[in-house]
Amino acid sequence: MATKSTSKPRSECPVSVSLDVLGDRWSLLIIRDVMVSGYRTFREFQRAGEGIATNILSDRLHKLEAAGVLITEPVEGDGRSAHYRLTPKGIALAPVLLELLIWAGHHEETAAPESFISHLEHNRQAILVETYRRWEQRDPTPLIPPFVSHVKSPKRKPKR
Amino acid sequence: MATKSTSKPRSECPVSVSLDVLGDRWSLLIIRDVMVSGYRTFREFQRAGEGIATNILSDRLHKLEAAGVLITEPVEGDGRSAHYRLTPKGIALAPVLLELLIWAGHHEETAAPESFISHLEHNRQAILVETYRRWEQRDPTPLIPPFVSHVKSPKRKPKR
DNA sequence: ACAGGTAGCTTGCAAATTGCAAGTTAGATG
DNA sequence: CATCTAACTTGCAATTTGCAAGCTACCTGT
Repeated sequence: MATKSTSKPRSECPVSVSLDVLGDRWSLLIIRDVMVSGYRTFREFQRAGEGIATNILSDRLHKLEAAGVLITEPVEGDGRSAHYRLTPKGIALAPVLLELLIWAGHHEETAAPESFISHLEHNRQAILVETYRRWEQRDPTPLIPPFVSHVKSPKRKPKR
Repeated sequence: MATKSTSKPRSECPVSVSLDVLGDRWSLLIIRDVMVSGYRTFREFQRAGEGIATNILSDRLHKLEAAGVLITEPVEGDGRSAHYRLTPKGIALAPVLLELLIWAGHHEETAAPESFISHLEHNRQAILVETYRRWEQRDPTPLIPPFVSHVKSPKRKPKR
């Protein structure tokens, strides 16, 4: 069932290798959710994200786990659920995500106010340190307010 | 024919918006080629890359152009050819690419020697300044030796 | 000016991937 | 024990991809 990132790399260029793992529309969003928003469960990823289908979410979680970016930890007290957590390799993606955030903040129309982007830009190191601290201490407090003013609303069924 | 990045964004989160534009296996490789290796023409992207199909390359170039990351400039003296060049928005992706490079260099098996990755890591600012200078002055000298020890060899036909 | 070559695309089509809805399974909960 | 919930699978139609073949300007050599 695995498709991407399971097969051999296209080349050995670091950028290319990165994209073999992260080069799709969902993987980095999942990493953003777990890193920045403190999400840890399948449900949280599914609900609070941009509407990822469950099969794709399942597939990506497995691939990211296979890639060594995430690990699964059983939740004590509820055998159904599991918590996804970034590995050291995963948390090391923080600078990538931060630069992507800054780039889009400046060059695309987003929900992030310019002032906030500037703040990030001028405090890169502090933001990264705090991100790392939260990861280390398993502190799930959202680092950044979620900019999830969805364009495509969650489409909850009318409940009848 | 346009598919990705043409339609409306999934959400207004900056990361999500970035991925609407860059979230596939080819776009950032093209940007890497033009930014780091100094490639400018369709042929160069096609040959020196990881074996992108011409239809996909054509599609991505158009999309990146539509997204305001690249522009096309006619080549004087050869009406067939065109040069692709990064826009200011495009060159602003340099930090993202650099962080991706550093991440993969540390956490994935790549062709980049660890010593070189360390060098990049400790000289981020200088690298970015030089990248920007090359862009501004249209200096096509490769900034970084290409790590293109292809896994999948170029497959040139036997010429018969 | 005519016969190649070359750059940059399109087109056709099979194969892979995605998105959506509808299950399914193991473990809580009342 | 009936129901609920979390996390998946499965089926399937609709996209998207990869590959090989064109195709069309535009040079270039003679």
